[in-house]
This record gives sequence, C-alpha cells and structure tokens, in this order.
Amino acid sequence: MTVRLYDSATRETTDLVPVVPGQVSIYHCGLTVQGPPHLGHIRKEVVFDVLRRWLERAGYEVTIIANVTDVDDKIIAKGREQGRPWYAVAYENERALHAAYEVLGCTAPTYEPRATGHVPEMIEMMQTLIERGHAYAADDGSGDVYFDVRSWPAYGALSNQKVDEMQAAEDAPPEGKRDPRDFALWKGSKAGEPETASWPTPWGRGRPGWHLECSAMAAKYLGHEFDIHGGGLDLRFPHHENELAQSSAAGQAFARRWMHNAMLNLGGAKMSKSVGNTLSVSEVVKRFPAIAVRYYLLAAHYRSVIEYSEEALAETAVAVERITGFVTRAAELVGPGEPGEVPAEFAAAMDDDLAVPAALAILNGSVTRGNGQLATGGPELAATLAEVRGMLDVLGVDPLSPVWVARGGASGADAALDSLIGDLLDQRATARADKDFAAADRVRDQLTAAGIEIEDTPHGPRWTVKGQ
RNA sequence: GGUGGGUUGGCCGAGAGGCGAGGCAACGGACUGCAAAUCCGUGUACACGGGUUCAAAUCCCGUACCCACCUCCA
Repeated sequence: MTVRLYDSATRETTDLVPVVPGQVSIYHCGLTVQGPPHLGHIRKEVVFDVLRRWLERAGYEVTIIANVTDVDDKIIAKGREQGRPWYAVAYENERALHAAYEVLGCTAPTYEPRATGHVPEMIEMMQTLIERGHAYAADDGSGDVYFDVRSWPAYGALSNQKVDEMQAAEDAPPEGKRDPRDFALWKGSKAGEPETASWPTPWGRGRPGWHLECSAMAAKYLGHEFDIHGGGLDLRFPHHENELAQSSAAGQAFARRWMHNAMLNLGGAKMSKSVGNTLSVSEVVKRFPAIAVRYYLLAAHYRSVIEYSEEALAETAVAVERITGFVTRAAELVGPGEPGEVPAEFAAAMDDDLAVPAALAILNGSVTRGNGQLATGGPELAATLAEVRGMLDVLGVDPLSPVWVARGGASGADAALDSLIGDLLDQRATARADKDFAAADRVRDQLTAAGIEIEDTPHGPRWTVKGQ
C-alpha cells in the first residue's frame, strides 16, 4: 500500500516518496508561546499525531520536529504587563502546550527546539544569504536584517502569488527595507527591551525573526532536504513562503511537500487570539470527555474547515460512547487482547490523503457487527474487537490504551464500589426471580440516583458510572 | 485588487459523472417483566440560474453568500 498525500504547494495528491526509504521526516510549525493553546492550535497537533500513527503503521520510522517560538514582541510585552521575565511567560505556556498534548493523547514530537537556542545557526544562515546576495543588513542602524524578495524570482511559488500583485504591508514602516515586501530575518533590539531578549550578531544585538528560526531549525534537525513541512493553512503565506525562500536561496532543497490543515472556526471566523474568539483546550476538556474532543477534531477531514459548535461536540460525545461502549463490553467478555490489523478499506481510506471520515464509516460498520456478536461472544467477537481497536489505535482513540485508561486513577475504591453494587445487583436478581419487580426497580432506581447505570446483558447485569 | 477553499437531508459530515458513505436526532419493529444497551427497518439531500451528457451533487458558464491568506496568527 502506498500513502498518498495532498501537497499544498502543487495542489495535487501524490505518492509519498521519502528522501530516505523507510523514514519520514516532518517539520511542523509549533506555537508562539504567548498564551495557552486553544482548540485550533491543538487541531493541528491531533492531525499530525494521526499522520504519524498512520505512517508508523505503514512501517515508516517517523521523525517529527516542531519548533517553539519562545521569544517575540507579544511575549516580551506580556512579560512587561505581568511584571515578570518574558521567558517565564514563554515557559509557562510551553508547559500548557505539553499538558494539552497529554490530555488529548498526542504523542509529543520527537523534539521541540526553541528559537532562542538556535541563534548561531540563524547567524550562519544569514551570512550565507548575505554572501549570496539575497539578504542585507538595514542601513538605518536598526540592526535589522532583511531578505531581499526581489533577488529571489521564485518568491511566491508556494502561495501561487506574484510579488507585484501583493498588497504591501502598511503597518510596518519600511524604514530600512529596499522593498516593502522584504521581510525580517533578524530584528534588531530596540530601546527599552530587556537585555535578556537580545543576542549578539555581526549586525548588532537583536533577536530571531520568526521565519528564519524555522528554516534554521528544520535544517539542523532534519537536514537540507526533508519529507513534509506542515502547519496551519494560515501560515502558508507569509511564513511558509518566507521559509521556502530563505532555505532555497541558501542552497537547500528544503521540504519535498507541504501539508496544511484547515482552520477551526468559532462564530464564523478563525479561532485566534487577535479576534478574541478562542476556547482553550483546558476549558473544553472540563466540559467534554477528552477522548470525545480528540475524536471531534479528527473526525472531519484535515483539509476541511471545522465550524466549532458545542452541539456538534456533544453529538460527537454520544457517537464516541457507542464505540467505547462496544470496546469495553467486548473486552469484558473476551479480554482486551491487542489492537490488531485494520480492514483493507480502512487502510485504503487512510492512504488516500488521510480520509478519516471514510475510515470512520468502516470503523462504524465493524462496531455494528461487533455489537451483534456481543450476545454470543467467542473468537469472532475477539477478532472484531482486535480490528476495532486497531482502527481506534490509528486514530489515537482506543479507550483501552493506557493513555485513556490511566485517567480514572483506579484505586481500592473501585473494588469496594464493585463489591457494594454487586450485592445490590444480587438483591435485584433475587427480586426479579420472585417476580417482585417493584423491589427490583427500587434497587435500580437507587443506583440510578447515585449515578450508576444498569443494563441487563445475556451474560448478566453490568454497571457503569454515568458519563464515563 | 490578487491567491486558494467552501455552500450536501433536522444537525454533523464524506463523496467529485451512473448503484442514497457514516454518525447524531426522529419514527416504527425486535429483544426486555419494564427499562437501558444493542440490532433491524424508515430519508430520494446536494446554494441559485443556465448549459454539456444517454446520465450531473459531481463537468462548463453565470449569480449569490461564506471562510482563509496577501499584517502577528495552528
């Protein structure tokens, strides 16, 4: 089987052919840690986590690098507002990002380099670009270093734009720029900025420009040519366009393909701090089970916009309960087993540019079949369970995975509860055998009132704590 | 002004020339002492107006509306 992916540079879906056979190297733009991650940020993490899982299933060894932009204007401003060092702000939000990975079951990237740790690599790259005539230090004494857009004819290739048709930036005064579209590789430090937020260079003290850091770190950890560069669609221009220009102008082959995930909208607009329509991961996870939130984010195709709605998320939670319900019931009967091989149609869907919606249709079919086998149990059920767990494992929503099981914090209390409820269910069984249904229902009502749901199965009654 | 993407049944959400993806909700049935859970069944949806074709949600032309990017942004 061949994994095929859409390349947003060429706008075509093509076979994934890695630079190094058997290995896939991925760089995706992480966060500028100026605040805790919102649902839109984490959608990207979930998308690339599913990609990684699928590539690993396909037998590839996957390396993922995601940068952490830990210094920029907003982080510095926030530190000033809050009366603490800018790096304390950055670090706190970096930890919040890691907490979000964890709560949604995302495996952390192979490595997350920080911008501030890669200044020498950036200086080296700027020197190369200056020598090659594609960059220049501003002659206004600002310490800024700019990329010379006019010197690179391919500029605009990624976003399919022509330099002359672009609107020039109006906000930034073009002081030291030769062309208004030139972008900063390096930002000279300004008066009043903390000393800790600047690093020495041949052009004066300053700090990394956002675009350059990604080029420098991608090259350092993945080499001059790697397989996939990813990120949110909003980064395609200017950020990714600029990265591509810098790296290729510096003589590097850079990314073989580009993968952009669509945005998560709230109230008809992209979720973003500047619009103010954000929903933090930590808040959403308080209202809905984390596994349902993850499922919600991955259930739509990664290139489709998700218009966030609480109702849709609530519906998703119900759909997830049907799936997890099957897995837990089946596991009680035949044992959990291990995640197994996925059906061919599921694999075909995933191979086709991660067609998760089509893959979920196959998953649901297997769950329906499995639910039908629940009455009899046996090897057929065990096989269906393995197949379902295999599919859920690819998507990172296998309820029996340690990632989700550990949540409850199993303790002696569970055993005690099971014993107590077991006694009550025995009383109910006796009452039912005597056809004393009023007494039987009283027991069930009592348990329901305590948040315990009872269902009678061909193998006897089972209980669950409501909402878990 | 430029570059992309979108509009699918009550809701979510795939598909991209020809057999009604899938889920949620609803209704009917089976199972149950009654429930719950589960299973089975029930829907002729593709923004609008033209056109191409034996056949269009899917291709072409036009119109309307929406989103993203061209500025920090996953």
